[in-house]
Amino acid sequence: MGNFGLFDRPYRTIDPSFEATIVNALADLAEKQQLYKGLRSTLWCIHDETALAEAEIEYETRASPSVYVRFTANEEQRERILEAFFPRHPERSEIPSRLSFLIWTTTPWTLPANVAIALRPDATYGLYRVGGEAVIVAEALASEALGTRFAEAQLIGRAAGADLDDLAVRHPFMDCDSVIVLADYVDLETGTGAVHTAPGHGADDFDTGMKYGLPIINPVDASGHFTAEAGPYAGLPIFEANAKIVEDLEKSGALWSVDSYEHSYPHCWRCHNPVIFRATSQWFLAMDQNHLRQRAIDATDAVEYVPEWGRARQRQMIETHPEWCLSRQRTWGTPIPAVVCLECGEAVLDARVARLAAKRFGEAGASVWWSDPVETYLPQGFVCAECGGARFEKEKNIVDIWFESGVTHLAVLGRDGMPWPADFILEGGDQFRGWFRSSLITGVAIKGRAPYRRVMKNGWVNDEHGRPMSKSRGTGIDVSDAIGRWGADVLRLWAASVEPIDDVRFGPNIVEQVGRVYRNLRNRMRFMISNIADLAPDELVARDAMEPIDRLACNVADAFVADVKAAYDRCEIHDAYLQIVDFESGMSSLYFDALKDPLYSRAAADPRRRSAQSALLYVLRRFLVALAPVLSFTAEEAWQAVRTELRGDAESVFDLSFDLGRLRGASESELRLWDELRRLRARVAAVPSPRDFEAQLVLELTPETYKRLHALGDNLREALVVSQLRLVQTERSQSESSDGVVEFVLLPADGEKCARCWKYRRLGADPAHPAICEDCATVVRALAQAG
RNA sequence: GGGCCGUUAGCUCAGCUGGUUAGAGCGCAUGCUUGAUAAGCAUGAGGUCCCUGGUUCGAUCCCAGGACGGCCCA
Repeated sequence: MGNFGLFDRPYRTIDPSFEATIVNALADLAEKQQLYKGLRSTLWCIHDETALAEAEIEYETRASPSVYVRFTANEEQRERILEAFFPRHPERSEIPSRLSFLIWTTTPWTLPANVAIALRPDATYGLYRVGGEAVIVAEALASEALGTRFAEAQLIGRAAGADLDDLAVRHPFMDCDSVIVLADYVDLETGTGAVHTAPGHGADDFDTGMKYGLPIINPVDASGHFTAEAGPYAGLPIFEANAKIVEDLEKSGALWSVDSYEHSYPHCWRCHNPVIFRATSQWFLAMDQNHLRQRAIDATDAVEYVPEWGRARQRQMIETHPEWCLSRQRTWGTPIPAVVCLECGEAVLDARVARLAAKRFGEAGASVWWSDPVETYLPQGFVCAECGGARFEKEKNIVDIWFESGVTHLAVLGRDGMPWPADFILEGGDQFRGWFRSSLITGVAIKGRAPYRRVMKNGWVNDEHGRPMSKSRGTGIDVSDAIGRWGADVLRLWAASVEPIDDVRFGPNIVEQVGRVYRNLRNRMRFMISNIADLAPDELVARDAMEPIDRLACNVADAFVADVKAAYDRCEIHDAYLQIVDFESGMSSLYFDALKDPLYSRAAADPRRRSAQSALLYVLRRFLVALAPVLSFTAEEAWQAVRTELRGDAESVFDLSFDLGRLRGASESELRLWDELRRLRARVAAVPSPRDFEAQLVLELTPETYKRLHALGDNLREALVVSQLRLVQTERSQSESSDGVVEFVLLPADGEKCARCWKYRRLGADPAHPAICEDCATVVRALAQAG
């Protein structure tokens, strides 16, 4: 594709030096008290006895029991509930004494871990009398939840979920209360609107548990058996316990109804067994310790975002970043060098231990962690801070891969002549949550600032219809195939021709369209290169000595390069592309056309011709400099086609600099003049007859315009491609939008068509050459003499 | 369902703080050129500026709602 890079020195997270960096970063964080061990809800496969990542889950249809269960209030709880429902009517004697919240679950085995019931704050809950008891469910779900008994149910009270916060009922079989809490995620699609909440067994439940400070009960071991904490069910495999629990609920009268339910349920992608949520002990990066979160948000101020709204997006991603769980239960990865005290069971992630590990990993690779004795990593006299114990075992966790990639800046920058922070980071928009974020957090936590100065987000490449590329639809195109088919530079040009910040479309028709633009650009380069083929360095005309239009072209090229450079600096590649296309079409239709006559008909060494050639060389250099970042191969090929003596020190096109300091640039009035000439040229060329050299042109101009155009001398006639040009000054006022041209007349040219230069002139001044004009005769005579 | 982004000629895209006959390149049609020639020059046809309301003397541009598409979440 034509990228510069240290391709023989890639960085890899499995290199020992990189592994050492990862572990050293952990040591840095440990020193800053930024790490702690805590509980977290993880997806767990009880068959493989391992935690799973979100990506390792496959959803399959599974039949589960669907049970509605009463959570009944005791006397005191009942009073408080009734107060909430009937704050102004203390008369409650008619309300049945048995009062329950009804919950729905498809995982009865999680009931031993229940500690709460979550309600939706903005939902309305109804208190129903059903037979001799009272039950509470969301009004919107009453029909579904009460089932066959809905017909006999009588609504006797209403309350908003928000008003029921902080109440409690009794657990149906464990000796504890289940408290009423509020959660926005409670939906009114299924169930009862009163959600059984077991923080040890669900992600939402866990978050609610953390929010309300609920106990996180996890009575299930790694192999899916209940622990002693589950009371009567201790030792039972959880899925087998479902039936027993339902049976017991029935016996105790807590069961409202039971059914079977088919639903999509997460399964382990490897063994295809159903997975569970299980609260496990993990290492965390504390997001608010040392105000890390706020410091990371503030650190975005020092970063430039392309597009600018990326900043807000990034800040939002930090604001909503949960505590960062750094540990994973795998063996393939970089170990977290934590040890566990054999006396008190305390897990310790100590910076001194981590430093020893980093040193060892850097020498021997991180896999030695699994085989080395624990003593290898214990500093002299290391004891447990909790109990003073001196015997330890290694923990067997690895570090989250997002942490590994998130410390890449520490592993590859700030060494070997590479700067830290990076100038630039470019990724797809999904990385605001990924690499942009992980790098920012580690950068701020460890080095106090963002590890990059500028972030650019690019869009996705879709097919020609704007849909994601898909193998099954056959719309996927492999990059290397595309390069083989259209060429790397056409692809590079395509990338500039679209707005790469947004999602873009890609396909044969679009690429071939760009291919035509590519050929245009290539032809223009070829024109310039071929027309300076006979130019020698000692014949170069200095800028100030050039003819007016040549000087003007150079200045316009300067302005062009400055604009393109500015666009590149802003990372606006597409803007650069637009300027390139505009510049080349202007150069071609105005300037190149104008130069044909002097280039082709003048004597080789004629000053007019050498001036034009010198300007062409200058414009070419400017053009190639601007083009090289996009059309890298073609620009280099073009530069190599320029004769060596003219290339000077710049062996490669990439040796040419933008050289902004030495640009002379064009003034506003010069740029206006250039545009004025383009428009005038188009007007003249649009007249069907007489046209080009068949014509002589009379321009009646306002004094200001006359002054401006007259200064161009014969260059103006060249630019308008006529045989004769007469400028007339007039005091008459001009009509609207005519650029100071009051009268515009094309007449048949004087004289006859010169066979050599095609201009209409007086012919035959030299009797030896009757068909050509005097200027041409002079050239021909000189050639004859030389020949 | 939430957050963010996008929707302007057949295609790829410009349109600065609201007032332009809404532009360019490519494609298409037509004319010219034949000394950039599988090239060059010129002209022309193509647009309900996603939809609906609102603010305004006036909206592609501002506001609200909606449709469609995308990313990240739930």
